[in-house]
Amino acid sequence: MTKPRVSELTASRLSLYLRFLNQLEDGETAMVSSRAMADSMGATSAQVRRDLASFGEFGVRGVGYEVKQLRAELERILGLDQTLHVVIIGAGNLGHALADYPGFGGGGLKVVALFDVDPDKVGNETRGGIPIYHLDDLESLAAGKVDVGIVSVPAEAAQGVVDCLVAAGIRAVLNFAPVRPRVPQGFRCKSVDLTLELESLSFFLSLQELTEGDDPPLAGAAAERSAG
Amino acid sequence: MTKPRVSELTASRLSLYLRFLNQLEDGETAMVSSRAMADSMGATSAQVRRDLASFGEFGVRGVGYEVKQLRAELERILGLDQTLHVVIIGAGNLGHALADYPGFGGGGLKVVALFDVDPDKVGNETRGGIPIYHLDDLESLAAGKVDVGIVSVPAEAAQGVVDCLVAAGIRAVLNFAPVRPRVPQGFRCKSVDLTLELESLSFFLSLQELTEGDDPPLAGAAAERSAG
DNA sequence: TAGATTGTTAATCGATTAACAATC
DNA sequence: TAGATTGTTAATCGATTAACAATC
Repeated sequence: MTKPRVSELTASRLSLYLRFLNQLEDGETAMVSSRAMADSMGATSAQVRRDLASFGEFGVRGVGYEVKQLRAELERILGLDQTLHVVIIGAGNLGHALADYPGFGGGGLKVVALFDVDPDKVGNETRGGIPIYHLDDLESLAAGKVDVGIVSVPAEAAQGVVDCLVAAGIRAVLNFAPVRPRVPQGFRCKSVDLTLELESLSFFLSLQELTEGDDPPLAGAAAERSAG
Repeated sequence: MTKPRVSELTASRLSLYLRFLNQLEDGETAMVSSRAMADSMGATSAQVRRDLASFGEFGVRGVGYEVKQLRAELERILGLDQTLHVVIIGAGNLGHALADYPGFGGGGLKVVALFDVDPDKVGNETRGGIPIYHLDDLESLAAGKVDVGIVSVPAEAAQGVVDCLVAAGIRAVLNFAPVRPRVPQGFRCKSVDLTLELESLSFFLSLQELTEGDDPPLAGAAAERSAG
């Protein structure tokens, strides 16, 4: 029916709009303008209107958007009106941290289980009471019941784990290992690459050093160490 | 001297090129072509050449790039030839997980301390032996000695913590709280927003449901639940 | 020379924004 | 009606890619 050819960037912004509306709801604001939404996150009002308009006509010309209604529309568009069931593969530090991450409670996301191959971990549960199963049981336990898999295993194991998730019919994967796993057509694997993020910051710091050069308002720590 | 007007996307790809070269080094490959690098990560060879060429002429026409040399150049460009000192604010689950994250050891990144405000945590150390100090001592302990701050505190506390980091002269911040903190000009705050990432996956799953409609090769879990 | 591959220019593509008619 | 704000078109901007002269 609708043909939503929408970029990943747009999708992220939709989440941010929703987040803004949720904060607003407390304050009992009835209507909101594209400008108000834009200002709250440093975008242009045209971008907000265009993002929203690609899914329908949610506003009233000359007036704005009704907060409650727009909130409901965004939740529907993002699929947050249904609770997503999440499994986490890898019950290490990161896996435990993610399992008990408070941010996941809201917004229709529920971590239902962790999986690992370490016999010492299997059979236990997280502090939050989420059970830890053996990876071998993923397919039988998860088939048809799980929407998202989170991969928090070492880089070497990541592709194998992703293959398991695919085999279990889990079409959306969030990967924390510093690799780009391959997934078949129709599946989605988004990588959150912490090493990459830090290297990107490192790059930013190098640029600063070069750019500042003559008149550093705040001397870089690394620069000071090598000079000192 | 050089005027590196380079997008964030380019910077990320530079890290991926370096990662590929590091894997290669094991195999004793002497030369590498832009095509080989591109294929390894699903990019075009033109993009690889353009990315590299914006920093200098590292290749030899008709031949390719010398692996060892290109690796050194990329490390220099990314600033990974210097060890970056990292502090983590927030010694919760996520903070501990990041502190002991093995991926950070390589590539010139070193977590030197955690900070928290919880008296039960301050004075202890992580399993990996990294000390936990009180946030009040950040400025005196860190000034001039720290390059990157990682924020792993609840959303409400994030802006305050970022302000502390800025006050301590730490110009690069990696934020894990689901907010967009403000930083002054010349500072950089990159946010890794786990809630946003999951909502983006949720959006992908909704799209799938709509798109497939008639002939689902693998029925969605959420769809099955609401149908069943 | 023939074959290969770079660095770079010009063309293409996609995303953002300015501007405005439509509408309350 | 006058003022405001949407939805959308056209212009702009930036990033990617195709193509090719330069070079080994």
